Amino acid sequence: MTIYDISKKAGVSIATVSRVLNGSDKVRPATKKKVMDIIEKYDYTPNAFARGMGLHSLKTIGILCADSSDLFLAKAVYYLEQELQANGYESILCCTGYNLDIKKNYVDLILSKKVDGIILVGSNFIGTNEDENLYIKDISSQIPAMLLNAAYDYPNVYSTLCDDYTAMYEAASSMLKAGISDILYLYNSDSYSGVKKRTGFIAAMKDYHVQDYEKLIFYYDGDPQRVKDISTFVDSIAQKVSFHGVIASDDALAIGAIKSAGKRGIRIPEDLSVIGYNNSMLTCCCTPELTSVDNRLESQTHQLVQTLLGVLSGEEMPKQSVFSGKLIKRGTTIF
Amino acid sequence: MTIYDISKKAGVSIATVSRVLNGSDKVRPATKKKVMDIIEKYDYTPNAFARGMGLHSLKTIGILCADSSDLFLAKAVYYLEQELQANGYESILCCTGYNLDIKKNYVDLILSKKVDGIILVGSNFIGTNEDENLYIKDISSQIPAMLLNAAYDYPNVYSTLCDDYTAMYEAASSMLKAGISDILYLYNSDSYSGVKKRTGFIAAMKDYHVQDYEKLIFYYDGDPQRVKDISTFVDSIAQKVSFHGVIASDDALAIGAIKSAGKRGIRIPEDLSVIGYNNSMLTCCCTPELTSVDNRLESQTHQLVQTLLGVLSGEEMPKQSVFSGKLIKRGTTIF
DNA sequence: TTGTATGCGTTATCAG
DNA sequence: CTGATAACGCATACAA
Repeated sequence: MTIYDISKKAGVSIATVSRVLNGSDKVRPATKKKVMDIIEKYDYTPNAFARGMGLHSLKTIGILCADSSDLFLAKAVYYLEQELQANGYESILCCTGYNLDIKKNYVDLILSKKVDGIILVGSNFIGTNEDENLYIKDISSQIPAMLLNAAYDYPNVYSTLCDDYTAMYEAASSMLKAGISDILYLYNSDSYSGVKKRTGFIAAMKDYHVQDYEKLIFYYDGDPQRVKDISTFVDSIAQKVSFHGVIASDDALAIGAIKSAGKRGIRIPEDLSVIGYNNSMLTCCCTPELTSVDNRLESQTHQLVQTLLGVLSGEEMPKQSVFSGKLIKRGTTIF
Repeated sequence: MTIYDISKKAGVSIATVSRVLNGSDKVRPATKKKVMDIIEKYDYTPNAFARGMGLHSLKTIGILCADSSDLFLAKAVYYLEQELQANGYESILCCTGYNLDIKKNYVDLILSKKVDGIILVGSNFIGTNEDENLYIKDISSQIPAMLLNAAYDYPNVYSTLCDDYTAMYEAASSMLKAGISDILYLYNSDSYSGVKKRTGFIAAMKDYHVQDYEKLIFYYDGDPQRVKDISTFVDSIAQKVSFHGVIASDDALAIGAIKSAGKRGIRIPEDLSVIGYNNSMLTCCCTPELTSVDNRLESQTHQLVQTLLGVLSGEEMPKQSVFSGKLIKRGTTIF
């Protein structure tokens, strides 16, 4: 079934069918109905390729993320897809892995699909040194590039993020105020937000004049989903240093610390306070339940899509939207 | 940059450029190099729409799932996307939600994008009564329909699944053999696999001549990710009936039961044994760690994609691939 | 091995 | 308001 078949059966020209299809108002109601009936009858849908060719767009957005099975990224992808869907856009998903070198290949690939915009989900798409981020310019020279949980200042690049620095500063402050200053800081990424979080933590430690806090900052290099490995990692740390608080850049890391403490007979929160990050469903799976920073993911994704839609329709939109994090207090903290 | 521009600059015809682009061997190496150089130089990529129009395909697969933020579905989507990517296919993701009525709309939408195949992720796409599944036939009349974790016998429909019936039968049997017969069965879906699991559980109860086992089968109607709500739900069950075992159709449900037991001062595994399903990362987040059935998701997704690729290249492929589940024993069981 | 000509199914620009 | 007709960019059968 093509537009020609429909036009023939309806006794009109293809131009008229096209107008009906695209909801043009310059078509007589009677003609419109006649065409619609035929379309319905034969269950006709326009060919997407041909349409894309004419319109230079197929209303699709490319979503890139490192690992769509990561709890945080999965939620982000879900929210984004839902909201795009609701606004008539399809989503092409592309999982790049954490290897940053090959990001560019994926970007080229997805650009060749003529998507209308690209969303980079997760701050690992923005590195600390500038030449890592050149590929962003490739994107933005063609279509809008949207960053979720990261920021990058460049034309046609829009950022939506949580103020991780302040959120982490406040998390650390609340622990320090409660009299805990030997705090183990666990992180697993030097991404944009990873750095912000760590910087926020360090700022608090400095402001409270904590000595030698650097010796309690540890980088976990393994699979972020393997709580068992994380727990073993914390075991080994605990053999070398002592601490009465744990702040982690991710809930899974925090839970690894909780598990480790459990093995070593350390009571939580009496002997050890723990704060995670992301406020994921994991926070309610452990015992006691995990205090965690909520980074307003749903608000972020909503804002991001609205900004993207605005940009695509030619409106002037904010280059950067920042949300505040919020510490959700649960059982792993006494304060 | 179009194929015309390239052909002009290379001093050949567009047909030759097209041949180089598509790796035809009927082109002289020298000519090929000449064209390639121009292509590289101008960073030319063929227009996806025009190409799709000629080929009637854009090497894209539609992935439909209820909720890509669900742990199980997220992992499935991730594995699928990775393997498709590795084989030169893009993935269009579409989250339908659990409302089955609107599935058809999503299917039509994704079909109109002229994908080469559709993967339905999760057994909730197959209902128990036949007329729920009619839309599958719409798909398979056009392109191959692949089911993950479900089965449906129809031409051009291929199923990959775990033998949930047997896996659940064996999980229940192992608990019964350990002398526990008052087993609470928690489930939250009447999907294809949901029914299989429950049937397997019931079969075991019958084989072991357990009385009144039906009174301990409970359906949880809430958000499957809200462990807190699940826990409250189990609290209310515990007020009405008593049980010394819990088997759940999903890890989150099992963890809700663990949390509930904790609140009520019940020791695990001494007073209560718990078995979950999916062997997700949640199993290592709770205390004690959760015994769970592994349904070989990675093997399933691999098999599914290989089958799909085979079908797309015209090979004869198995209509159904079944994997065995395996009980992974951890701290919530004594057997 | 290479080039020419045509088709693919739309959208959009003109006339009428 | 409606109808021809020209793009759109590529693949491919057919010729050379």
